[in-house]
Amino acid sequence: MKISELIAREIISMLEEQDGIAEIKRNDFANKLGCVPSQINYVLASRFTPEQGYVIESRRGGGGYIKITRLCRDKKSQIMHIIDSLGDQIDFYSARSILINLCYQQLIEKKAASIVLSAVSDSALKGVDAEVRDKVRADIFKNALVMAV
Amino acid sequence: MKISELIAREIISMLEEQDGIAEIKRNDFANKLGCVPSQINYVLASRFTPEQGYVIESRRGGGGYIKITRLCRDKKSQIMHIIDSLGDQIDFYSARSILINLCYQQLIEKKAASIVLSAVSDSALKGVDAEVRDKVRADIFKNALVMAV
DNA sequence: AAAAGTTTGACTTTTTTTGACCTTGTGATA
DNA sequence: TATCACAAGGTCAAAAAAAGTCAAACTTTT
Repeated sequence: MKISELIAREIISMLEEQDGIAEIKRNDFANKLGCVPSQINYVLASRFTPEQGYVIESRRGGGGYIKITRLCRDKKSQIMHIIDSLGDQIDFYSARSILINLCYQQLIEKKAASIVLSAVSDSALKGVDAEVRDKVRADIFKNALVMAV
Repeated sequence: MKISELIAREIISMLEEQDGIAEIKRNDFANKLGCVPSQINYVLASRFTPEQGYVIESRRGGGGYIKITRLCRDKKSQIMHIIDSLGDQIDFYSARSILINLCYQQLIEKKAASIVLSAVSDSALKGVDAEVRDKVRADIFKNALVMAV
């Protein structure tokens, strides 16, 4: 098997294990897979491009790293899918965990998530009768989420 | 973990604990974190710059120190001022015009504004009794705005 | 055989770490 | 008061730690 193929597979399996984010130390990784470090760059440049749905970030120097992130395009439709799957009421903690997940999957930004979160917090909804609070929260949540993508 | 990263975190946690002011003795601090003293200067120079909103003061000699102060970002304080000036209820159109203004002054981003706007829209608040709707809207608005900076 | 894709390694650039030497306060002492 | 020692912190450049670039040499495909 081609070494470049092996590198690519290894990265992909890391991405799968870690929700679309893989971070490597170039030299160590090259060493582990038995290739020269620059080969990692070749593989990233040829198979992990933005067109193919990946983003690469890196830093040099002490403590340096290469981080590969897989983005799912069609974010909007994924969000819509989540919104559709929501019931007509939701409690704060569920809303929060959905947002955390969306951030983690990089479907929305942290800042957007925190705006939405604070909009559906109990302190924002303190004026709403307890019996309907989770219903109102669901409405706000869905409305805000659509804009948050 | 990189030692420089550790130093930065330690400083930040001190700032958090002490309302934006951290004072250290360079040698002791370096010693505690296991690095050479000049590394502290490196970290301060590279990550606690005035552009990032920090001020560094220091003195040499006996009883010397380094004091790191985080300036409160004026964006944040301007927004806080606006929030403070708000009453306990607000209608949709007033909220919208405030958001438009904030965008105009570049105090918040368009996207953040649109998330907040949709969270306080009538369609998000359709489940709230009409008599308290503007009150609830004000609560949500204030909460969300804080995060929108 | 030409074109396309891989592999390698020498050289570059960036970031962090370390250490030798410099400057400035403080306090004691002649 | 002038001076000296010591206690801090400051500076700067060299060394080290990573990652990036690029072109030459190979391999595979067409």
